[in-house]
Amino acid sequence: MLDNQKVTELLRKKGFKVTPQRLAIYNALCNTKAHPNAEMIFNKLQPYYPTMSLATIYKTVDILHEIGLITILNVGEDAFRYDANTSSHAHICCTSCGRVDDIMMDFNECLGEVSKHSSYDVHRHQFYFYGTCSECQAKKVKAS
Amino acid sequence: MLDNQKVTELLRKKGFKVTPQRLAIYNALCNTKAHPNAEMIFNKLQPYYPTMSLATIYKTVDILHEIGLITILNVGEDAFRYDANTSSHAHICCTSCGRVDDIMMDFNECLGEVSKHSSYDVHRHQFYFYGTCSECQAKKVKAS
DNA sequence: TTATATTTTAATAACGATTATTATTAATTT
DNA sequence: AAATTAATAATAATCGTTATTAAAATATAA
Repeated sequence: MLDNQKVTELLRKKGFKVTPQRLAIYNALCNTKAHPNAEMIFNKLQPYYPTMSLATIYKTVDILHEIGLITILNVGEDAFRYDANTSSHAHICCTSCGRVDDIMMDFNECLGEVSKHSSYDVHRHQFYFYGTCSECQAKKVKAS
Repeated sequence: MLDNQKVTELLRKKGFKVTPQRLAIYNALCNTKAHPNAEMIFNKLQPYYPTMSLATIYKTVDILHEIGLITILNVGEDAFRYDANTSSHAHICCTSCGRVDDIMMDFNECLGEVSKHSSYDVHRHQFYFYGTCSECQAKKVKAS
């Protein structure tokens, strides 16, 4: 969640040029909790950058991921989702409506366990939970 | 990890027909720890079922998943992987060689935490770890 | 056991997310 | 401000997966 100035510095430091599109894509990710995929980002920016193509989205999220500004999520859909919140947290997906939410909780104990149970040098982790969100739970009660 | 007789029973009970292809695909998954994707399964069975097509693999793993015999993994590659071990366990992927291993450990504490931190009704979860496997660690030491 | 109804298979085409290509345009450097 | 270099946008290509359909195999019942 850096401001444009910091992002500009970081891009330059890593040898990438700074463009309005790149800042816009990063900002779009900062200003949502919906964990959008490429198409969602595209649709959101379309009114402001009508000439921008999906390929630019893909290339940009690639770069943002490479320089550690975003996380790539893989909840089991056909498309990837992107998250500007790179702090250690898990995600939970509603199997009914498809929304993806954050779970802010500490997984340090889990991580310690993993080191004990494997000979890997662990760099990164990704926790996904699947269930029914409260809204969809309410809908089901109403329907029955 | 059921034997063919049990699988046959289960398929029939769920309204699916039993075919040699289905049993072969399930057995192939039972007899490996490599968490293969569709193409790997296809290549493995090719010598024994030379006329079988990839579409059959996809349709079959879909059915096997539907009746709860296998788990679908999504480690961030372009293809899905499949696992006949449906017991609660995590997976760890080597970012260097791409192999995927099991981590047999208990995540019940984690799951309890999640219920506390979210209003979801949690059904299912999937934990992925990423790092360097011991073989690739050794290679790196040698190379340096 | 055999015929029949129904599903599955296999081959092919279609689909859709992502990536590659390339001419044009824009950002950086001097 | 010009030159250099990289990024954008448009398009086509790629590839995993899904849909379609005729032919083959399975299950059911006589």
